Amino acid sequence: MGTVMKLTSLTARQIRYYETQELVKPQRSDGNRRLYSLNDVDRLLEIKDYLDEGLNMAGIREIFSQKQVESEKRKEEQRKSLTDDDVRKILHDEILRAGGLQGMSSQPTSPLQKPF
DNA sequence: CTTCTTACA
DNA sequence: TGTAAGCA
Repeated sequence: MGTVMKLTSLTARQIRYYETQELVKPQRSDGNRRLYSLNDVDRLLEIKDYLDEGLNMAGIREIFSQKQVESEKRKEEQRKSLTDDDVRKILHDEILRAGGLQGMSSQPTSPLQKPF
């Protein structure tokens, strides 16, 4: 806990208050003590920045919705990676085809070529 | 000694 | 938001 306070430069009161506002959800362990993960600390730092910018509970919900947007974008990126894989295979096939049709045999490289 | 909860200011 | 009391 003290570690989180130092890492975030927030008071225990603030950290607990943000927890009641559902901004962070640390897991509990022995004796009902808060166990903060890296993600929780990162979110607290983000909250602090928003607070310094003047935002209150408004910016708080902004972050909550922002995470939903990120998760939605992840799905789009997954679709993109699949199409990229297809494009990659197509280009690969085209390169093989071009090289095969043009049997590059004994043609000494021009003297102007530099090692690269 | 540190953290947690509740509650008052 | 700070702080005090009482418990773990």
